[in-house]
Amino acid sequence: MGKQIDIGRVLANLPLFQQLREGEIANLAAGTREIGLGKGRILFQKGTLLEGFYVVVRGQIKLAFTSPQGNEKVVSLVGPGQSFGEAVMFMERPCPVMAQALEDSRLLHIAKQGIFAAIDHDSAFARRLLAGLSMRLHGLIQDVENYSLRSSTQRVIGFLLQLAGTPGSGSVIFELPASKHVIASRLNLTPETLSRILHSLIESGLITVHGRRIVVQEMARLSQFDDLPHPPCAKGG
Amino acid sequence: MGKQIDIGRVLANLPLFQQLREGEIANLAAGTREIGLGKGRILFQKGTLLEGFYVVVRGQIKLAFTSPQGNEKVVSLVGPGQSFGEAVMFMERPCPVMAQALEDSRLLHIAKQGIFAAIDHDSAFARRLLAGLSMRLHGLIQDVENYSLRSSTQRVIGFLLQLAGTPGSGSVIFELPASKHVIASRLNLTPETLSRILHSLIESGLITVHGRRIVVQEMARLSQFDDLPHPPCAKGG
DNA sequence: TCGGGAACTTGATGTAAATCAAGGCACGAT
DNA sequence: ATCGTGCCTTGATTTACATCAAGTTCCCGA
Repeated sequence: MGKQIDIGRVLANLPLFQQLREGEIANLAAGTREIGLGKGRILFQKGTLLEGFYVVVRGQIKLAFTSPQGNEKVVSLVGPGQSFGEAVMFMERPCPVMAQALEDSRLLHIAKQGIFAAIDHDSAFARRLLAGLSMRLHGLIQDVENYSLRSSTQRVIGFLLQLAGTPGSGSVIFELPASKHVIASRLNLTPETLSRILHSLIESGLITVHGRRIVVQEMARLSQFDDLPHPPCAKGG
Repeated sequence: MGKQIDIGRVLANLPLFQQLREGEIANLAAGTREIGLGKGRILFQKGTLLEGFYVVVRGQIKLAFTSPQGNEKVVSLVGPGQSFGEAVMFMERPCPVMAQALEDSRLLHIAKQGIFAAIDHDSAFARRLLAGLSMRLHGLIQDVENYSLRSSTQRVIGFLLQLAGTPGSGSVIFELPASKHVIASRLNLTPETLSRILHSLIESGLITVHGRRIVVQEMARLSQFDDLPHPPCAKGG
């Protein structure tokens, strides 16, 4: 079923390109190529120079780095409608991470030439790009905050609450966006630790788990869950 | 000696504003105010909405977040000529970190209005902003990489090598940009651990330390230093 | 229906770094 | 001199999480 994609239409529906004029969409589309990527295939390795950025149309892409010892750390999971690689494109430096398809995926590659032209013609577009990069930066800061001053349990809870979305209390059901192995890496945990934490949340009656399907019994209670046996006392700054 | 600052001149010398035309510099300067901040004073708390961004003229600013338990994590140390807060300004969301002066400091606050005007008039300026944010994003990714898959010793070595600058081998001398307490937090370590690591580097003859003054005896040897008693074996992905 | 393997769980053990607890040491005020 | 008061170091102990090592369960293909 190699359904042909209407590149212009897909581009026009991306939040980033919303208010762009037709001529500019066409211009972008001219520099855009479609990429199919089978599950497990690597799109680019760490160190690559990017001549544009990518939009996920279908499937899921994992961004990760690998340590000299061969361990792997997932930085980001990118799903349909989301994009990646903009920052690397603007920096004109080797990409700090690798990109790999977690499922059979379909991507668009948008050449930087068209993006720069759109920036020149439409300063509102430039602002949207700036806002987009800023949001991404904000997400990374949150990651740093999570890694450096939250416990593993708190990180898992935060992740679940984020997936659950609606901050209103009550019970919510949803699916993990990837295998537990990948989720664990994203949260800077080993699969074993993630398994144990989920187990303890289940035992506390806060959630139930069937495969990737999670039911949060009550958001409010989950967000207040505190694990620490010896709460360390605050120190004035 | 409250020497008055020529705001226009300072702005024109910032890398970010290099090729801006005089009229635009004047426009920016009109929306810019000067801020003096005594050592230890807090510029803004986490959660503040920023109506512009800041440039450090003199002194040093620490960006950090605090955990509910009162612990503090330094995200960034900002020195003369560097700026911060752009991303928060573009996002129009509460700032995720707090900002505090580590020394008596002098800052400029540049209103977003002027920045947006400059973006509208000069797409090259927009591109420079995009590149700047991209670089910052890159720095954060490096931080995440360091925190999540480097040991504490490797983080310290990486930090020292970065301060030492010139990748050419040989001996280099420099000063730590802040107290060891602050450096430790920036590297996600306790002061005790940093002290022990520096001690072990000294014992290995790789560096010498007198207060904040560091001498790296030989860059090459320091960068190769490996501490791990049981190097874990690689696992294929 | 069966078999094989990936994904996940569970338990025992190990360890890097944090925490707790005293000291040294410099430097400025009295 | 002397007394403090931060800043840093050093040592003993604890701990959260990783690692190692078996099991389960589930799923998919033959």
